[in-house]
Amino acid sequence: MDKKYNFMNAETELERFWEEQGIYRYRHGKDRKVFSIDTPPPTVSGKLHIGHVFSYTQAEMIARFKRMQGYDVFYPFGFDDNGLPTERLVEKEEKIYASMLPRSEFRGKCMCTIDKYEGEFKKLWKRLGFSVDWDLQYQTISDLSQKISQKSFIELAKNKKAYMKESPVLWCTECRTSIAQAELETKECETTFNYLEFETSLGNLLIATTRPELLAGCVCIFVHPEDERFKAYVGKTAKVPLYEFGIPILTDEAVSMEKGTGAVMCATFGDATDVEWYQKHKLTYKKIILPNGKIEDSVSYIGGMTIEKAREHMIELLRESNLLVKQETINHMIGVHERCGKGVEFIPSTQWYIDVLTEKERFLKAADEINWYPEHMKNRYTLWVENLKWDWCISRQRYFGVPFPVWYCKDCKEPMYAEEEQLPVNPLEASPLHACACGCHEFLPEEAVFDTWATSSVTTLINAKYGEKDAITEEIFPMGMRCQAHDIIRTWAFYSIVKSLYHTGKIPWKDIMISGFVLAKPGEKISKSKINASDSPMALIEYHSADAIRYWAANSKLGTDTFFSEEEMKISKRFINKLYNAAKFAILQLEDFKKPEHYEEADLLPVDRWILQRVNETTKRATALLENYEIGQARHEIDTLFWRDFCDYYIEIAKERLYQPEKHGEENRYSGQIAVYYSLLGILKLYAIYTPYVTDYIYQDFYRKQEKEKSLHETRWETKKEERIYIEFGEHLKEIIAEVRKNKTEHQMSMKDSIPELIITCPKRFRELYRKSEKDIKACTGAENLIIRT
RNA sequence: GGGGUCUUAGCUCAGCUGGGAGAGCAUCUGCCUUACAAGCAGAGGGUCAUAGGUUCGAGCCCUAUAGGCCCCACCA
Repeated sequence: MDKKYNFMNAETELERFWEEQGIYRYRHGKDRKVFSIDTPPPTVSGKLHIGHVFSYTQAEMIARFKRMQGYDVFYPFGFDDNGLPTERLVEKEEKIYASMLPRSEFRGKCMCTIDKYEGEFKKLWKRLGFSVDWDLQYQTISDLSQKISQKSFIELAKNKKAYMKESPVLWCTECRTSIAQAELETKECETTFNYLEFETSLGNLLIATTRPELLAGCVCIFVHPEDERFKAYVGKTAKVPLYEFGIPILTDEAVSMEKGTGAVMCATFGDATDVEWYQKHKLTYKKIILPNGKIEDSVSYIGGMTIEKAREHMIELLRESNLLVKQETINHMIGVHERCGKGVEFIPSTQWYIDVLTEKERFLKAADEINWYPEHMKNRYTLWVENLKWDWCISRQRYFGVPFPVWYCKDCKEPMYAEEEQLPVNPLEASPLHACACGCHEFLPEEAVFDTWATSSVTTLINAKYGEKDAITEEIFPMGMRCQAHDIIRTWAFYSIVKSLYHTGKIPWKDIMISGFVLAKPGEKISKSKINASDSPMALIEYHSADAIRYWAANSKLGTDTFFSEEEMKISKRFINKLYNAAKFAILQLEDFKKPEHYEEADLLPVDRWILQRVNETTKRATALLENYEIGQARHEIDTLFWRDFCDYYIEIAKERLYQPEKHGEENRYSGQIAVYYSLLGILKLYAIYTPYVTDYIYQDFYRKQEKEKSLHETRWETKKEERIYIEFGEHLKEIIAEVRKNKTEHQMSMKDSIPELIITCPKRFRELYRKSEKDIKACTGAENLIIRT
């Protein structure tokens, strides 16, 4: 072995080697049980950052762990490359608006962009040593994904789980599309509370509003039915300031008597409460805000202005007309679109929905059937499901997405769904295969596309090639594990469960593993726009190695947010260096080593038995931890074994025996060789899931000649019968040695200095073991005389 | 306002089903020991947020309080 480990050469070579050899290929469960993983297809919406690396790496380690437990691991990778996030990326990069171009031209630009990004993504994942079977790669924009997604929609529509209705919908005026409740974020924002007087026959009624631009859209005023201050007003008419038209004064329990003045104006639509009132009280709709975020032209004073402009202008007008009684600055939380941060509006329109409200109980029950890691993450799901207010709106007035496979009859307006053999279909470019039931032959295509999540929520079905001739549903479904970060529980996890239940009646996966986030500072997410070249994951890999980043990613508790600092790479590098050096030592001692037929039966010295038993014990413990997805804890167990027991104690004890057979005897040297060979191999296997490169590099350099597997990553974790006596003996022996070392340090002696006499007092059961280890102990402590007492 | 989670050494954090308070970094001291000075051997350093409770025994379980963070609700 080289004196120093050159990670760059090793990592690039091994990456190629694994691919050539098809080490990670899925074998359709031919001779092993399948463990299938539902990996998040990253949204193609910008560059990947260390947070992605952190989360994906944790799941990758589980894939490796399961493989080394003997599973045939189905570990695919996908790209979520359709929909609004991608469109926004393209709009930003190309400095255009999708609406400025013909649909096909915009789609073309999108395809180019996703090619570029996906190439980079894939390069990064490969370089990180992801044990993905790239033959299983999928894209949510691919024909197969579109087909399955469209089929999903048609199935749901036919089962009345997907439906169309006209209703006020959450609308983003920036992205110019409807959105779903799950895409809302709250943002604190400063605004002014404007107190206006509405004229009534009983005198003026003071009303506070943050949205004076909606005065023209006022349809009524609400007061609380039990509010004594306003009882006399109920049923009267109030005159809207400036606009001078009359609106009724009504009562509703939802009015808070404390907020504002206790009387509230209801406009179509200022907020969710207005929508509820509109529906409950059958109010009329007055069109003020248009889908593009401007005020309807016919509205006096502010027609044609943007919402913000209109608000300012309105306040100005009210002030000039002396209608503005007072203003207060307040901070309040508003609902914004998560993709662009713009405040959402409610705009009546016809959209497609998936029914989620009527089956809440079922979704909650499904969550109980899934194992959540960490368990408390289930709360987020439960809370979300319990508080859902709206059905899932799945139609988006956008371009680069999966089209709705539906047309509408020109005569009777009934939807006509595409036939299965037509899928995937773009209704803008194709026609229905049959006439409408009403006899009409003319149709209008649906122009909307699906919400991205409508497609990514069926990744399990896409992976299984659901409904295709070569479907592998039986093999992989329900999947063994879903991994994702906690920010998309309410979207990806929830929608996936919904769709899985609707289509298969089953939960989509048995386990869900939820990773934390990498934060820039406490409470501050890493901003994609702030990433510079030296922070990019690829730059970090090139500087510190993929193994170093992986080792770091395995350091935290599952589900817990963490921070990244390059300082932490030092710890990783220290480890890699140590492992390499330990292996270098071991291999040097094993040059003439011949594997025994059955080392378990070999007559080994107690110390050798001890280290082998420690490897065995650690393998068992790490297995138990990893079965609960406790990657960090498992790593700490392994670290203790390797660094403390193997390096600091075992090697130090066995060193002389390996160096000097003339003193210790060839047989005893062989005993040590056996222990070194198998304990290091065991340790390499344990670390293989964390740092696949350096471990396989060592394996290739030495073990490959002796073992049948061509890569460490084809080997399995093995455990054998535990013999506690050796572990207990080892612990005792360590204490003895520590005592000697401490003594030497206190006397400022070198570790190799000899001491005249060492007296060991031990329980009777260790006596024989100590006696057999006399030479080892003398060698390691420098004791000239050894007395063993019980 | 509802829910969750965290608070442990100077820093970053680990502590499994309740029984010895730990790691790495930092600090200090010693050791060139034929794998590794990017190392080794040691030392110092903690009222385990606070206050109660359960228990023979609490960092861990229960209750309350304070602070941090997250999710949800709150847009008049």
